[in-house]
Amino acid sequence: MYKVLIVEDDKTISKILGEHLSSWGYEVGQINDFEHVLEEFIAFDPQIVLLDIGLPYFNGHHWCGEIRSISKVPIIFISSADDNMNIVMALNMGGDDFIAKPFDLNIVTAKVQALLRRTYSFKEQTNLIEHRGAVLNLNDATLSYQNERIELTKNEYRILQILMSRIGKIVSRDEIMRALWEDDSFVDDNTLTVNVTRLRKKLEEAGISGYIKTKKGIGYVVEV
Amino acid sequence: MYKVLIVEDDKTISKILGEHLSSWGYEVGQINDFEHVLEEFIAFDPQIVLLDIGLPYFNGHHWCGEIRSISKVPIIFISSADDNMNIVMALNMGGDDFIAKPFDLNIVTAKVQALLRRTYSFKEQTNLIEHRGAVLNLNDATLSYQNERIELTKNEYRILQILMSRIGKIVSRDEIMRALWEDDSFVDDNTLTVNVTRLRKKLEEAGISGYIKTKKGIGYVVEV
DNA sequence: TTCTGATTGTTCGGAAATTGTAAGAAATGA
DNA sequence: TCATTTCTTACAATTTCCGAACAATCAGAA
Repeated sequence: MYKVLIVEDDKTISKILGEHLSSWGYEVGQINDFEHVLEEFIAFDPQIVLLDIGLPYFNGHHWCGEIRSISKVPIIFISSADDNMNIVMALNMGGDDFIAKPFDLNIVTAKVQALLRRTYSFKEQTNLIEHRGAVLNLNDATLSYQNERIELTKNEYRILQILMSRIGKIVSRDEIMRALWEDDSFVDDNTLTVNVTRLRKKLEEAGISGYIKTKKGIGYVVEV
Repeated sequence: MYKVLIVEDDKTISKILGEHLSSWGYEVGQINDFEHVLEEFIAFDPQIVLLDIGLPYFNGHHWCGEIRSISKVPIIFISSADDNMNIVMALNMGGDDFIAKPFDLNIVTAKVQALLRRTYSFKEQTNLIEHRGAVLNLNDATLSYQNERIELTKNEYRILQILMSRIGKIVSRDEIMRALWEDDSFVDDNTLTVNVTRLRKKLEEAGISGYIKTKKGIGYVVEV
């Protein structure tokens, strides 16, 4: 369960916000002493902070700087002045997002969710297309099948990439040719055939048989 | 240098956005074929996506789903209808943020920056990148391996830094060249090769063999 | 400034992987 | 069956990358 710290001196707003986020399953913390926000932040140790800009003693920008000096916790600014200048400044100070008062509670929740997701659950950046046990790695242009790694050349990769990003849809030879040899319009029509043959051979050798189907007169397809 | 993919069919908006982000040092990609956005996404391999909701053929929500099925790349929705319902839906679909048209370019930049920071740089602030026993120290540009310190020159360091901060991901020679010789556009293509050779030699001498792999025609990669 | 060593860029020959071509064979469907 | 399309195979061309040697550049010391 994620902990949300609300740094807002208007009791009414703070209460409504807190109750709403609680009802969505978050553990909510509020600030009691606006002279010592940083200490309460450390004590509560939240996964995300909602930080009002207009506060007693010190403003939100100040506390953003303080928090950033010790933590990378996501911070969403809340402000009644939603002029562009203000937004840009908040973001440049290390804030992650900005919400203007009066706000829609659903938007607050959605923003909190989105930012938590981005910060904590989107850990690794793996770009993969999986289909029928074959996994195309878009990061390093390789194909994996049953713990076996198949190295692909540039053309092989591009052809497979097109077909696998449109599983079940027929892609015309023409379209693939345009994608591979866009400007160089003097390549033989058969060149594509040969490249497909080479790709198929690698797939067969790896144990993936009949993966790329020919639809005569229409194009190629990787069936669902 | 981060790559931003703009998925926007209004040429005027797309152009203005693109130019503005370029001037901020981002590499900008645009969509040509709105029927096959996913393929162009894969080909461009951006670090962040700006995705308009109203598009020909399929809407932005559709492509958000498609992209999310293969990637965790940060996505900022752009829409002309900025009703709350729309915002909540976009965020719940896996989007990270939402910008309403007409937008202030400074806000777009600030949001892009904030999201990139949240996604990529907060994770790299350790000042050390470790992989397969090799530790790259970002503070003093040295590499350590089994209690041995390997001194790197500026170019060697920058190449290794790019590759090690994207473990398992192919980086094109082009991209590395732009990172090293951005303005000085007259450096020979082979200069990179020679620099890689020199770096590899140092790695080999230190006992780290086969660290940087060549993917012919695509780029270099440090395998996972 | 001039010297010196380290670093970086260029040139050139060459190797190897990749890709394109050609020609005949096979498959497909009307 | 027959025309058309696609496949196969071997070979040639091209692309892409490598690395040695040399030249230029840069930075610090004398």
